[in-house]
Amino acid sequence: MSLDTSLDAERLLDWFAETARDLPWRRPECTAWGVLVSEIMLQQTPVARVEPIWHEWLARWPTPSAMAKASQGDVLRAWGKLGYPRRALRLHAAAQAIAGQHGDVVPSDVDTLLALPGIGAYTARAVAAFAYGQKCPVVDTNVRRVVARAVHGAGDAGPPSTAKDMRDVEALLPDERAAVYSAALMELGALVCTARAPKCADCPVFDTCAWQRNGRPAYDGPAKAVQKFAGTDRQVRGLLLDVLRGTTEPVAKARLDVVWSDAGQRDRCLHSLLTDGLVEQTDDGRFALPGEHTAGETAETAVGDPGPGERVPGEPLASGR
DNA sequence: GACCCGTGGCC
DNA sequence: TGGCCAAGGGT
Repeated sequence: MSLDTSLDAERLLDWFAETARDLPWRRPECTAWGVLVSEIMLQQTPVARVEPIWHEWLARWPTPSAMAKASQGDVLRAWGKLGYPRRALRLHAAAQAIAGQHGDVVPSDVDTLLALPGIGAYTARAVAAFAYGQKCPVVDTNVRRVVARAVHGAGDAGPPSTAKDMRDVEALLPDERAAVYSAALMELGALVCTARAPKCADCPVFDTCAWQRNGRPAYDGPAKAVQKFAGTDRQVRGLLLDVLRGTTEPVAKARLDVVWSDAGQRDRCLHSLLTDGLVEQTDDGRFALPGEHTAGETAETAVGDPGPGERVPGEPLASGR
């Protein structure tokens, strides 16, 4: 039984049954691995961009052990432009851990999930709930906003506070069908109780919503920091990686130099990509996605100022692709 | 807790 | 046009 009737379980479950999107990772035949892949891809990335890639991934790598055998470069290429490619590397590492240490079965225990790379407080509980039907607080940005409004009567959620957010949601979870309720809470935030222009006329809990009762006050918390993108290292790293995604053969540094005019920033970004393991340098000084062209150890050699001694081969003759 | 990490679509 | 937003995680 939920203690707070502002998000009544019966209403929410009924609404969810009627209007929930038919997403592939919600289908009964979807494996726990499919759920895990979806949750990683959906981190900070909209459903519409994830769906086609998710289908490709599950067809190509239907189990953790299947993905574990793939190279990092293949995984990064398949990730495409979903963004935050470190997620792909961590998912690949998680697949190897699951294949090697968990009998190729995605763990169902929250603490075991938390120990895997790329799986944090949200994703661990999302997998436990959506793949294994467990009752545990699944708190994402949608849920935080729904609770802030419907329960606390605020215009929006304040800064995240994992412990408090989870306590809030824990108190709402019904004993029966808690996992479906968790999905419904997220769906409500995604489709109705949206950040901008919420569709309150379509809301199943409109008449018990504390925000309505409060006269729909505006958000009064601290301003949310909006990240810049244009001109940042994130943009430059993305441009560099995009070159390497488009080739199978390692590329000369000159091929990377053309994507950004500021040489200092360019080299800093290339170096950080090497440090992050998203790029590797071959023995002849060219650059490639990791795990495909490095027979020996990967030298994280200087990529800074083109000094006299640096090996910088000319443009590949066949700039195929 | 602050800051960093991609990418694209929408109003 | 550009700020804002999108199922976060790691350091």
